[in-house]
Amino acid sequence: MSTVRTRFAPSPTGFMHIGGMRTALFNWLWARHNGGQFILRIDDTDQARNLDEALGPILDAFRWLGLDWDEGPEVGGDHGPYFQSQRSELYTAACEQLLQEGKAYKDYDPPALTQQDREAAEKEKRPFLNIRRSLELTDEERATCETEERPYVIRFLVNRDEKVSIDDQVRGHVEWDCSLIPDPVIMRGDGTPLYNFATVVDDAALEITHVIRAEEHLSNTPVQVMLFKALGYELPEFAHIPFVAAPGTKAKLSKRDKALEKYRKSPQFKKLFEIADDVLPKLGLGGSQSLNPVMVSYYDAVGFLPDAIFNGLARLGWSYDDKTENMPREFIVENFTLDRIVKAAAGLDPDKLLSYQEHWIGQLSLEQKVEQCLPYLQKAGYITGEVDADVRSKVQGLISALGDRIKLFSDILTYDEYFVADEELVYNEKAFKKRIVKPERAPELLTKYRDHLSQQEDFTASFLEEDFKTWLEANDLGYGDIIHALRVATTGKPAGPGMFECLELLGKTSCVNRINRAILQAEEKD
RNA sequence: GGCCCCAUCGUCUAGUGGCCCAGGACACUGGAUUUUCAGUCCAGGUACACGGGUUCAAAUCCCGUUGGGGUCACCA
Repeated sequence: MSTVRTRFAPSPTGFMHIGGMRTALFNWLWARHNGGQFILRIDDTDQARNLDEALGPILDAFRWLGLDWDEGPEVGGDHGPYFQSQRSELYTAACEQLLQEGKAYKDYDPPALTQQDREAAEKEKRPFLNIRRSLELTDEERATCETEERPYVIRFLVNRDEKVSIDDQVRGHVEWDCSLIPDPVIMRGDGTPLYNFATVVDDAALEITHVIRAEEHLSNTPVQVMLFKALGYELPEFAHIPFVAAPGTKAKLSKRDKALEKYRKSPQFKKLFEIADDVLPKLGLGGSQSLNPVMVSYYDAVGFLPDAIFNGLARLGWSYDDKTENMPREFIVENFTLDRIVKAAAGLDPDKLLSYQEHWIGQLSLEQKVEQCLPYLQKAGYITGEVDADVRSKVQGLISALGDRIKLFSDILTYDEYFVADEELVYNEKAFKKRIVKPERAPELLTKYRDHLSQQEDFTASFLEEDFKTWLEANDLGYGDIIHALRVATTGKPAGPGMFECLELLGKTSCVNRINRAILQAEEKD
């Protein structure tokens, strides 16, 4: 019994698709569950111009999510190289073998002619099959082609009398009739292999035992199975998992611009785009145009926890039982099996992702949250210079007061009022009108409380609250008479942590300054 | 259009012939708590696509219909 070996084979495109990440995750999980190996192979037959630039973000995404690979770029391995562009001899050799055994042939038909055949078939409403003219060539004609160096491609010769089938680990028995399958090109004239061929050669050479991939590859499978057999390779197990669909749809989540525009407006997806547009510019990044929720790096940038995405992705098309939702990664590894993969496509659900995030961020200690929030404050310029003990304790106080109001680490950026100078505080217009301009007594009461506040020595939340109560009583007032005006005056916003925690965080000077500003501004508006 | 796949609440799912007039989670609605917001607690609604079989018994098995999706390259 050989050990389980799975692989994920990204093309270096410059970014990691969240749906692709889910496929990678399932491969990783199956390998880890069985104590096997997870391999990263780079499908770069397309010859990416700048490989480092195109591959970097993909590897970063794997590292961020915590998916380590046993063989592949950077780590090497016994079955290398792990870049298809460096494995040409293998493909050439395999192709030569097929050619010699008469299982593949050189097709001298120019592309235009094949295209014509295809169109003719379509017109006559019959399935297209290659006419195989090049197989009919006499020895002489063939010799002429050779000497003239006529361009050709190498096609696999499909046995049209055959049926191929697999017993898919997710889908069960699936069968195809080969009499309907055109002869696939396996090598271009220039000797570069095509995907279906290279994958088979590589999967065999890398001794992959389980090919776990998205179901859109199901239609590639018969060709690959034929190639496996023709080359005398042992067939791996296949598991075609459902693809990740766009929120609220059954259609594959796409990275194309046109689709992205639609997602931006979709009620389910909108929220994530808005987060990007709100947060990213503050960090000096270009909003959802540069980082969008189809990319893994979006979730990193915006302050999701890898554990939350890991959990959410794992639950997309897989479940442990009828009630367990929040699962730590060790638990998932331990319990992940292919037979519990769902067959139907699953839409990515931003709300659910957010709820996993809420759960996992809730598991963090205050110190951990501070650690994760600080970089956001620095990048946004709210904290400049070194993070000394004072700054750290201020941020810690804020985050503690904020409690579970911080869902994404970048949420800390909405509380800029604790970092801007008093004279730069922006008042929420609506709230200012409603709480300070409109209520007749607001300016008067604010003035009165300010005078009271400015005499306080103890500026802790607990003291301020007690003191506030006595002050209210002495003046025959209720909470509602002033507290909203006070909140808007000091923080500029209608909502936030407890009032007295806010006051403590701001400190006496700021509170007094800000109340003064608010009173002045209210008079102007009168 | 051909081939292939899929079909349970709005969404993710549990369910492998009786435990299901269908369970959980998210979202939603109402209420309670609170100085605001967030949260928390309680309550609530909503689903087996349809039609035929098989069976004492079907969300579960079979057939068909409908619907959705994937794929049909010298892309990966």
